[in-house]
Amino acid sequence: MDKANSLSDLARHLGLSPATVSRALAQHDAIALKTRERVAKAARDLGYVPNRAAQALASGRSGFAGFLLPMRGRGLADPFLGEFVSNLTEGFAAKGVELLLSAVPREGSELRQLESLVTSGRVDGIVLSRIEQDDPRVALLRARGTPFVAHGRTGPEGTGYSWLDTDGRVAFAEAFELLYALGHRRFGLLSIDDRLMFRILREEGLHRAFAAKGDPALSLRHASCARYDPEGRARAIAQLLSGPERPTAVLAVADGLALELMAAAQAQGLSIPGDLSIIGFDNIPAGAHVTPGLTTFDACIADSATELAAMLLARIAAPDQPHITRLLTPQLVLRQSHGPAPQA
Amino acid sequence: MDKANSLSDLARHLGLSPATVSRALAQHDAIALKTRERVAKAARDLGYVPNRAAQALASGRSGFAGFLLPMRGRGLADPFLGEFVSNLTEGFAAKGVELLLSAVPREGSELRQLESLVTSGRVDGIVLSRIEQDDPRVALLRARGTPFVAHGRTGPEGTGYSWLDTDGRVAFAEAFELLYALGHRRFGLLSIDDRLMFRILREEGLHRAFAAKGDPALSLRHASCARYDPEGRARAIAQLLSGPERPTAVLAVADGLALELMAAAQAQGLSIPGDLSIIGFDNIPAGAHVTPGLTTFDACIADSATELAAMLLARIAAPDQPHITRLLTPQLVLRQSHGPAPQA
DNA sequence: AAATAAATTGCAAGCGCTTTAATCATGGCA
DNA sequence: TGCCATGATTAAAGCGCTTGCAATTTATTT
Repeated sequence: MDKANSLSDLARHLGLSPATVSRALAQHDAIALKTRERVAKAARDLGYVPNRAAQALASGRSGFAGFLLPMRGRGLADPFLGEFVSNLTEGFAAKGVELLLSAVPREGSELRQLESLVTSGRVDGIVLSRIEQDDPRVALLRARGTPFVAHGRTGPEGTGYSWLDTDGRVAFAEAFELLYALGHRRFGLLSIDDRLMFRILREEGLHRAFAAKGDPALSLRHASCARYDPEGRARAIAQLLSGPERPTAVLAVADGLALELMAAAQAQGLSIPGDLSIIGFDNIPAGAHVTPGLTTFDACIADSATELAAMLLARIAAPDQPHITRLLTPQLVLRQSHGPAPQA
Repeated sequence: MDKANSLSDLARHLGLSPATVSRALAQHDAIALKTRERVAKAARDLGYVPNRAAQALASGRSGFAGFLLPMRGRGLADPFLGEFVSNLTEGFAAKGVELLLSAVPREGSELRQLESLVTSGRVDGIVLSRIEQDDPRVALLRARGTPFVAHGRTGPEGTGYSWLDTDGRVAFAEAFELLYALGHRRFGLLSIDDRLMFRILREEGLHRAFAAKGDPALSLRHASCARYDPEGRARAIAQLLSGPERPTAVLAVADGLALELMAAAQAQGLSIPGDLSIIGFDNIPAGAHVTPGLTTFDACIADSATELAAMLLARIAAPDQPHITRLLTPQLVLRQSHGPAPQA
């Protein structure tokens, strides 16, 4: 059994023209079904695998979707990223598109790397995550007309591009209402210190719900830290837990922060949820395995990734269609880290 | 300022031929230095970025090195993988080669995926990790003549391909000697249950050192589990810790196992290292943060990745050079999880 | 049966780059 | 001045595939 290394090898073997074979393999319906099957079988038998570079050059499509993989902080070890990337991959694979993970070593080079990725034709489209307020990456891709979808928004509105987000505002408002109903009046907010839009929206949700109560007994202590700074995080947590007037309920904008807070609180002898209620966001696996289980919101990472892949494929196929935006409502995952406010 | 979207645009702008411009950009020394500089400047000014598909098709080089990203188990969340991939990326980036991370959804499809990756020309070479005994991926790539390097060996010898490994045999022998000298006689081995070569070699190191003593007082309890099976792991650990004759010192073939063992032992009231000494392997970050700190071996993941990248680049550039093999000796990281054997 | 429409397949150009072999300048030397 | 070595540049042929359009075959209609 000889091998077919190129389309024309295969075409010669079949007594067809390369054009027909190319169309047959692409399931063009101008080609008779019988022919398509014949070609598919021959391709399999002769171990023919199309040359992707040639396909890309001829068609103008690379068959890759790009994702910038942040290497700072916990890098790939981020449980969020792992699940996200897995599901993106599967979402694309169904359509024969592969995910090109482009590792971003230092944060500074990200924009240039993104530009090179698209202008060099290595990818047909981009999935952006961890969107910041007025994210320059969004601006760049919009200006270039490159198909892309964003996991998150650059602002509360977010028009002019396709995005999918989980509604952190309603989630944090819901969390506040729950804790308020349980008698809590001294609230804490544990957050990060950058332009990430998700934390801005979550904070906003809390602030609005808080303000809407108009309850003079309410107080809010806000502590935040830089994204990749363990010491800053420890300081913020210490500040949150200090003094007799410390909060009885804390919302953390991410589960990672919530878990650290929980550990620190327990280390200084506080009982959870007896002395302190904690609610996080994301529903990372570790939150289910600590004691008490972390009450949090499920960010539907897997579904989001699947959906984003489909959205990007749609944009690549039809770039002129109107933009799609999807706002998912995160579900509260009730576990044991929250409870009634302690008696004064 | 107009933009140059293709080589010939750029060439026309410069009054040069495409051939010259191509060579100039590639720093061919047949091109006068002055011309090279002139071309580089024009390319920068006109925002020219070469089309990678065209380069790949013409040169037969994709500019990508491939790495199969296992999505099973902890997937990307594996701390080992994260560091490994980061350093691979950087190692390649210096030479203008990018790392193509090809996500492997289910384990069964890995071989086919690997074959498609190389025959489709998407990658110029492959980095293989988690090598198993008689690994079929190694066989496949050798048969195809594709440049690749392996992180690990298919057997103690490992000839016919380039590999880099850390010497688990000497490490585990060293760990045994250390614990023996501390008075331990009842040993335990916590391992996994598959064909991964590294665990086979580490076990072998222990077994040999153990046998070499010829000490009738010595005993060894071996417990193992499947790779991605939390319950099996729990069972293996329970078995290791059961009964009055349980080991006083356990070697775990990976830090992850060691940490779980430590947690389980502490949960059942054992003091570490008072009642039980534990030594792991890999030196993952978490091992430094538990109490007591985990004594382990440093697997030099970062250095290995950097070195492997260089090795692969060398193979791609000169496939006919003799194979390189490197055996690193892991350094013992002394922390607090080991100590003298408890008094009978 | 002829004419027309529909279903298939093939021709040929070209995607943007690299590379071999050839051409063109330039200066050194007799 | 003429010839050759050396250095610098270019012409042209692909790399393996896709795709617009033309050509061919087959089915349908009158």
